[in-house]
Amino acid sequence: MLSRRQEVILKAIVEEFIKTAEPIGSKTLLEQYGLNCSSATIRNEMNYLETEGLLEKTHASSGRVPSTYGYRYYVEYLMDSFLDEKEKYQLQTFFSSDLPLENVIQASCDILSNMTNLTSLVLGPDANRQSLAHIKLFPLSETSAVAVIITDQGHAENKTFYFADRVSVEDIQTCTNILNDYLVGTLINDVVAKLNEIKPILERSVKRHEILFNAFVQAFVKFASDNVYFSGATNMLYQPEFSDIEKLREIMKMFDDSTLWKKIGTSESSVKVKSPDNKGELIWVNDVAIVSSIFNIGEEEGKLMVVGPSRMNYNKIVSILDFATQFIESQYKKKK
Amino acid sequence: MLSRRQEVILKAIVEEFIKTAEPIGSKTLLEQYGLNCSSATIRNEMNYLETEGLLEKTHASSGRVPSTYGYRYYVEYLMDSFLDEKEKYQLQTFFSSDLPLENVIQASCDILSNMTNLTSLVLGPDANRQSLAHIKLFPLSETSAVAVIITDQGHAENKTFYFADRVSVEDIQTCTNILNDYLVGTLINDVVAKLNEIKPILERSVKRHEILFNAFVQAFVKFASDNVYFSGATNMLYQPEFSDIEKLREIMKMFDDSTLWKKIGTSESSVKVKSPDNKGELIWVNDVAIVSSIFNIGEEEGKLMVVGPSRMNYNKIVSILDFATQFIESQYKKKK
DNA sequence: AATTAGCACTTAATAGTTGACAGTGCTAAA
DNA sequence: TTTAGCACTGTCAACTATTAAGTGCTAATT
Repeated sequence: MLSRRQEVILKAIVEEFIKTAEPIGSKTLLEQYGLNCSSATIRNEMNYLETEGLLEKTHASSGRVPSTYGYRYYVEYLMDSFLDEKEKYQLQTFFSSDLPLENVIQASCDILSNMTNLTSLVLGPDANRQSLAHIKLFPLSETSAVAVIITDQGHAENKTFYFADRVSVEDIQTCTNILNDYLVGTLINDVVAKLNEIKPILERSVKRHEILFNAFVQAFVKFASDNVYFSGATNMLYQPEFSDIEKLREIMKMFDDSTLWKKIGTSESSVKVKSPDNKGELIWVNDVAIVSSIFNIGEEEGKLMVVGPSRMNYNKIVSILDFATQFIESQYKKKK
Repeated sequence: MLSRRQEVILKAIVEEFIKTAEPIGSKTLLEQYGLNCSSATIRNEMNYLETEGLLEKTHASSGRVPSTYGYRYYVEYLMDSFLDEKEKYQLQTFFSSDLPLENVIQASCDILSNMTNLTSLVLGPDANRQSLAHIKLFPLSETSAVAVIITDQGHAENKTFYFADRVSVEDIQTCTNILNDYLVGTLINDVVAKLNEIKPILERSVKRHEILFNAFVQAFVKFASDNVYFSGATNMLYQPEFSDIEKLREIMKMFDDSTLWKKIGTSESSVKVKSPDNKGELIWVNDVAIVSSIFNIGEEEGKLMVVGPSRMNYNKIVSILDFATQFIESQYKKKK
């Protein structure tokens, strides 16, 4: 258990380090924060905090830096989680409510990375958990057609395809009917399998069945594909802790690997902590910290994340993230 | 006018520098390339090439590095523009022909950045030069609908929208009819203006006209939006000349500015040269070189570009780029 | 008993020094 | 015209002081 003064010192060190990215010494701490004791006392307390694993030294005679555990303690017990009025105002102007729903999520992600000067990303909503509501197919010319695939959640995906020779309007109509009869209500995940099942039926009734068939498979694969959106990756170039090019390469490799982000939060290998309001989650992996928050729209859920150096303004980021997820959810309810 | 030997030396320096990224001295040149003269002669020739502005020194007693003008001379007169068999084989396997047309261009871009280990990007085809062929609008639920917008080139864009209250199927049908009557054949560029013209007509016939109206405006804006696709931006992290973080920031800023890439090639401020086969174009801007090649599909044109350090393997890149543009064009013709 | 002043000690970062080395330009000889 | 030879130049890496920031400990103070 920490004493009041120890907590004040820890809080000051974390916040000062978040600002400056430099190790903090007893003297600067005394000057910046009006603690009514001497630097020697602070040194003693710092020493204690270090034995408790909350602080670290970069070398024997350097100032202190918060350890991951120190950040964790800070987030759990010490952080004030309120935005000041100026920041609240900024949030409200950024999140104006006339964004089209399809873009709300990506736009939120963009705003997030802009406001934090960090990288943010959004996972899902996972299209695989939706089911098929309609397939519409209509001729474009004598040798081409557009298919529009719509899910029960109202997402739409379209795909143009081209036939080597003419295709009749009736053929397309027959095909649409067959597909709708057999596939409506199927989970997107299972559509490709089911498509294979009804292949013989298509074969009987439709002339250019294999072209149509392949086009549909492709369209559904596109639907199910990655679903990870990044914003502000280059902000990492401006973080002093990532000024080493080797470190940057590592981080960009992380960004490139979309499977990594899907796994994050599911494995228990990393230090993890719930944010104070119990909505978000904080994870430290290698040298980055990830703040994440889940949003629900309809049956589906998605995850908004902010990635940055361990030294990041948790307070501010958790609040903004919270605002963003609430915004997404509210927009969804409104439009629905 | 350069002598034969001077050209051989220049060619050797450019190619050696492309390989090693190090300044080349007279001695290494003699060892690597079997020139039947002494290092002193080479030094004399190098000196001459420097006075002609084809070579540069990084400092008074360093080896030589090609200048921009040197690269230019190399590309214009000295470069052999053929790929070896291995590279040709690699190209053919990468560009397998069963890519769906919509993805052909982006996929080509990805392959390009993979093969070159550089950044590649594609501009256009410029949707604004297409005209509207159909608008299809169908109800999704009682309070939502999908609009599908199709151009004469067969591109499709879809947009879901939501009404605050119920909307009848007839209303949607009427709206579709009006829009088709007035807008079919209009250039995408002009659609928004024309949409404003027919606003009064919509107003008379359709109940929720302003929601429909806004949704369409948004859909068309999306159509006309950026249209720049990047691939392999992080490859820049592995170029030795960009190991300086300040340089990297500069380059990433360039990448972020999509308007810049649209302008490139149109301004005459930068050093520019046609590639030997007269298809592509080479531009040097700041510390990057840009190789670009235009492809035509139907009435439209697009531009494929590869971006890298000045020291890049022009020979290889020009050939690959050439292959890629031809591939895109052939795929288009085939599907059409 | 807790706090603090004072001091010896540690380490990183900076600047200067040195020698090796890679490369040039020039001169004089072939 | 070419080349051997040599003096000269700038970079790089290793080494050495020097300084500045910060600690831990001890003894004095409250």
